[in-house]
Amino acid sequence: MRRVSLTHIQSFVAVAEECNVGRAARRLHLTQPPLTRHIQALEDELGAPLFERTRTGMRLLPTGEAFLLHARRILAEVDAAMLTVRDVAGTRSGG
Amino acid sequence: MRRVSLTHIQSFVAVAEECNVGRAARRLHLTQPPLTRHIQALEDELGAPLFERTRTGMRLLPTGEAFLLHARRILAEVDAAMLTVRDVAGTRSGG
DNA sequence: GGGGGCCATACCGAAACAGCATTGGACGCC
DNA sequence: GGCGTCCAATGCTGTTTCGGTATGGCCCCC
Repeated sequence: MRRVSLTHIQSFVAVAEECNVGRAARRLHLTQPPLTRHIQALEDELGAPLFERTRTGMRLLPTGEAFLLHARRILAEVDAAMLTVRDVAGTRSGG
Repeated sequence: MRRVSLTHIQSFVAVAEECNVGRAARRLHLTQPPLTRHIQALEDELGAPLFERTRTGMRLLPTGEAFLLHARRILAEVDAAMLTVRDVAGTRSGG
């Protein structure tokens, strides 16, 4: 079964954009440890590391760069799905 | 935060295709009650029902039809993301 | 009116999760 | 070379989430 979760993907995008787990955690209203574990779980599930751990934070590896493109599309598609449903529901119930 | 999960989406697609919670549950190697709750949670999160409950099972409402298109795309994108990462990782480590 | 199919609900034990506290590594400073 | 700092990683714990079992309500068929 699909063990990857949207939360993990969201966490990944935040870390990729911040290059720093702590900052990403604040952005997500989360603390650092669970966020570290999200990334670990994702890497574990994909069978490949996504980041290089540097002294100053996290840097995307080529695998991470590739995943980031898909990750953004997934999140965008989820948003679109929710908007579409609300739109259809509103159109029919609201007139 | 995003409360919709990939599990919910997967459950939705299965029920939509089977028009029957019990059969969808078997397909997902799950039992019927949690699957019923997945659908309920999804409908609750989206703020609109997705299925019409009939005597013989479940029938998609227009909202459900609209969501189904996005749902399939989301799952396909997740699959593509995993394949891409494995491909990039394999290319770099394997030669 | 007993039997079988359907989805929904109550309840419970197990697994997952977030947060706190702490560890461990790398660097800059004095 | 010891010390403070900044980072990610880990041990532990309380809580929440989640799936399974058992059951209920509804309708059709015989």
